[in-house]
Amino acid sequence: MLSERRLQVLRAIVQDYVGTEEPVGSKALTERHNLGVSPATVRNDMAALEDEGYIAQPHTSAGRIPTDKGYRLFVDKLAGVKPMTAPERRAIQNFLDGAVDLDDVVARTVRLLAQLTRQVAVVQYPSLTRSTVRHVELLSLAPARLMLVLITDTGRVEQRMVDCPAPFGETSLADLRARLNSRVAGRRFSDVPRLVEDLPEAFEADDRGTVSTVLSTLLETLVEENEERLMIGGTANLTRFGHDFPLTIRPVLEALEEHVVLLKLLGEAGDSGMTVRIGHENAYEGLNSTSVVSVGYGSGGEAVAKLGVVGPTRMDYPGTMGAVRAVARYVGQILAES
Amino acid sequence: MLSERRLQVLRAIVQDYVGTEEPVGSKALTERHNLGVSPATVRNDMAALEDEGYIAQPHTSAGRIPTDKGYRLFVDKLAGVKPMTAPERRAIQNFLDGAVDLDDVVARTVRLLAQLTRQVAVVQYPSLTRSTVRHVELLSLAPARLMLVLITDTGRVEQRMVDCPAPFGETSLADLRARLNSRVAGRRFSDVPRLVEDLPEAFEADDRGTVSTVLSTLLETLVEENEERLMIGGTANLTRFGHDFPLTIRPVLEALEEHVVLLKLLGEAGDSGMTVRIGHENAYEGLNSTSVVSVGYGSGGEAVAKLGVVGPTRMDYPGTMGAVRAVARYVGQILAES
DNA sequence: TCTGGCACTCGGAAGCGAAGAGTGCCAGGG
DNA sequence: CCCTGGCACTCTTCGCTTCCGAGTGCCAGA
Repeated sequence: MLSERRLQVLRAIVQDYVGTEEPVGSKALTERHNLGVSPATVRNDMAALEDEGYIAQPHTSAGRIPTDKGYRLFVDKLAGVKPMTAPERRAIQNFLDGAVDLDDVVARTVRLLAQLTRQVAVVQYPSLTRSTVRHVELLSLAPARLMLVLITDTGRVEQRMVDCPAPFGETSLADLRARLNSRVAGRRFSDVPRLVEDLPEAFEADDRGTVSTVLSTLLETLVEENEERLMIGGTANLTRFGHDFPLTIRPVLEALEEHVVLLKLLGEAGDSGMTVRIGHENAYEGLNSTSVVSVGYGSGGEAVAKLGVVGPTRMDYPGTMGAVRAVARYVGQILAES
Repeated sequence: MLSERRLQVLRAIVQDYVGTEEPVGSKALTERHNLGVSPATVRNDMAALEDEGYIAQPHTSAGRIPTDKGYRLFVDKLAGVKPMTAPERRAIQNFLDGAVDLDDVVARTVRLLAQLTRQVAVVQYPSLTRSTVRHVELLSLAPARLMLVLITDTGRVEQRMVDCPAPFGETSLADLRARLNSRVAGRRFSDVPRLVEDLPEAFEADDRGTVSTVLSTLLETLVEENEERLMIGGTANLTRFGHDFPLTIRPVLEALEEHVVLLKLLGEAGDSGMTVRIGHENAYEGLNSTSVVSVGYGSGGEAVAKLGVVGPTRMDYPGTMGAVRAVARYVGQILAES
C-alpha cells in the first residue's frame, strides 16, 4: 500500500503534468506544491511509484509522467469532481433552454460540452430501447401507399413508407389507426410485438395483407431505431492534443467517424454514475491514447442515453467530469420538460 | 498569352506536385514528361510562369509549386474531368441503393464521397426551399396539446409541439386537418402562407385561437427548416494534409464544425455545373489553404441541394471532380426513385 | 529559340560540444 | 527508521558549424 505522501506526490505529478504537458521532476514538484519534504525524498517516492507502475519516465534523466494506471488511481482515489460554478451553471441552462426540438437539444449539448471541456464531445440521441410509443399515425399517400409515422415519448419522430399489397380504403385506415393506437400508445417498444400480434385477424381478408405489412414495417422501425445515433463536435480541439500529431490524431478521427465504435464504447460504460475509461482501458485501438468520460442522462430517473467527451489521457479529470455531469443533468431536465 | 508549351509545363508541374507533394524542379520535369526540350528551356518557361504568378518557389533554390492562380488555370483550361470507371460506377450505385431513408442516403453519400476522393465530404440535405408539402398531420396528445407533423415530397418529416390556448375537440381537429391538407398538399412552401391566411375565419370563435397557433407553428417550421442541414465525413483524411499540421488543420476543422459557414459556401457556388473554389477564392479565412469542389444534385431536373468535398489545394482535381459529379448524379437518381 | 555549361544560393542533414535537467545513491543527522 | 544534502552520472536539447546537393539564373554558342 502506498503511503499518504506518495499518493500526494502522485496527485501533484498528475496535476502538474496536466497543466504543463511536460514531464515533471522532483525539484519542480517540491517548489510548486508544499509537500514539506525535500526533493531527495520525493525522488525516493517517485522511484517507488515507478516500481508500482503508476508513473514512468520517457527517457532516463527526464521527469516522470503518469501512466494509465497512475491516472486510474488519480481518478479513483485522489481527484474529486469539480463542481461547476454558479455562473457556469446558469450559462449551461440558458444555452440549453433555447433549443427548439430534439435535434437542437442534442446539437446544443454537443457544442456546450465541447466548449466547456475544450475536448471532443459525443452525445447519443435519447435511446428508444426503454421508450414508449406516444402515437402511431398512418397517412394515405396514394391508394396503395401509406406513410407510417411513429412518435415516441422522448419527442423523436420516425417515418417509413409502406407499399401495400392491395389498395386500402380510408375506413380501413381509420380503423387500423384507431386499433393500433389503442393497443400500443403508452406502451414500451419491447412490448409492442406481443401487443399487435393478432391484429390482422380483426380485419377483412382483403385488408389483412396490408395490415401485416404495416405491422412488420412498424416492428422494423422499432428495431432499427434502436440502432442509436449520435452527434459529435469539437473535433478542432484535437489539435491541442500533442506535438506528435499525425500519428495520434488520425486514429482518433477515424474512431469518431465510426459511430458504431463510439456507440459500443458508450454502451459498455456503466449504466449509472460516471464512467472514465483511460487509455488502454478503451477496447478500441484507435482510442488507446485517449480517455473517455461518459455518463448516462435521462428525462426521468432512468438514463435513456449517454453523453461524454473524448480527450487525451492527459486531461483535467476533475473539471471534465464536473462539466460532463452538469451538462448531463441539465439535458435531463430539458428532456423532462418537453 | 502563354504559349502551348508553357501551359504544358504548368500542367506537368501541377500533376507532379499533386503526386509527390514536393516542389518540382526543371530536371525532374523533363525526365518524367517528355516535353521534347531540355531542362534549361523549361527553366525559362518556369521563370515566365512565375512572373505571371502561376507558380512560386517556397525558397530560392527549391523547385516550384503551383499558386492558387496556377491551379485555377489548370482547372479551367488544362484538366478535364476524369470519368469514373464502370466498376466504380457500379460500386457507387450499389452502395447508395442500400439506403433505407433520407438520413441513410445522406450518410451513405458522405461516406462514399469521402472514400472515393480520400478527402472531407460535405453533403447538404435536400433543401425544402423548392419543396412541396405532401401532407400535414395533426395529432392530439392532450386536450390542449397537439403535435404537428409536416411531410415533404423529398421524404423529410418535421414535427413540432403546439400548445393550444384552449382545448380543441376531435371534430375541430379533423376539420382543421382536412381543410389544411386540401389547401396546402402538393403546394410549394413559399405558397403556403398565402393559402392559409384566411383559414381561422372558417372556424368557431372558440377555436380560432388554436387554429392561429397551429398555423403560425406551421409557418415557423417551414421557415426554420429552410435553414438547411448538412452532414460531413472523412475528416480523418485531413491528416494527409501536409506536414505542418496544427496550423493548417485546426482552422479547417473549425470551419467544418461551423455548418453555417459551409452552407454559405455551398450556397455561393454556382447553381448549375460544378464549382471549384481554390484557396483564397474561398471567402472564409479558415479555408484559405483548401479547395472546395461542389455541385448541385437533385431528384428531377432541378438541383435541390449541393454536395462536395473539401481538400488541400494540392488535390487531384480531375479525379475529385469526376467522383463528385458521379456521386451527385447517382444521388439524384436515388432521390427521384423514392 | 533552344541548349549546354557554369557559378551561385540556400535549405537540410550531419556532426559536435556545452548546458541543463533530472536521476540514483550514499553517508550523515534527527 | 526516515529524511536530507551532496555528488557523480546520464541523456536530451539546443545552438553552432560544416558540408552536400538540388535547383536556379545567366550567358555564350548552335
